[in-house]
Amino acid sequence: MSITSDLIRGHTETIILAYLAERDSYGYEINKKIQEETDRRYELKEATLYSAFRRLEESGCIESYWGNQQTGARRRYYRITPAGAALYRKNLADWKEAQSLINKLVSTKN
Amino acid sequence: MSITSDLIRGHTETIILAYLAERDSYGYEINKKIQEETDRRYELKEATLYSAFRRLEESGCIESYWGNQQTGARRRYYRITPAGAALYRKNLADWKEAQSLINKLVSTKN
DNA sequence: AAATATACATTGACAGACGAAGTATTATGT
DNA sequence: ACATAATACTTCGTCTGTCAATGTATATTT
Repeated sequence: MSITSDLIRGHTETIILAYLAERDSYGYEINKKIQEETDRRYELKEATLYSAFRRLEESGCIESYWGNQQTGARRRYYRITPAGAALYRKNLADWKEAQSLINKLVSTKN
Repeated sequence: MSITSDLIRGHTETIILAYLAERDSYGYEINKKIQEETDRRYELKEATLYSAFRRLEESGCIESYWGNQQTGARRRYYRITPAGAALYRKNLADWKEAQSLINKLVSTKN
């Protein structure tokens, strides 16, 4: 993995919300998708992923339910709530602003 | 301040190095410049700033010396070392990659 | 004389990320 | 048949960067 945790820090929840904005999903699947989409350059650690789920559920941004698959390990699915959708939009806007600020600050000024 | 610490986290050292790549400077000045440049939307907290200085000095990325001003409070100036310049370039490259990865991950996929 | 600005330093607490370890079930290769 | 890998979730403890709070000292402004 090339991208460090401090650079991704604070984006975990937004990444999860982005997936759930598309469709209900579960931890293992979301993590696989992230790895695919970044060509393995990034993956969420399980502890990070599941603790983010807990935070988001406690704050009412997502809800969970057990999947009823006949085969395979059991899955806990998550769905995004209106509050979660609002947080997602806010985080996206914050990220846009942060990006432009950081770009300004880390570049040399001459 | 509109930008949260978790989004800026991990960039503090790079921001400092960017200033020192231009010219030797000291904590108070760097922080003022950051505030100006971001129209007060962001400032480093003093504890954050000075602990970043300490980290950077311990790892040999910057060196410090006391300024010899006749008047005003004493200033501890910092200069960037070759190791610091190398770290700066690496951090910039990492940030570029992180930016594109995060943009991919936080956007909806349809 | 008091308040504000300049300038640096230390302490302790907090929150998010993560390593490590564990539990269970199903699929695959030999 | 058996071992290994893959799927899937959970909990615990640790680490690190940020920050609030507080303190020191000097110079300038009101």
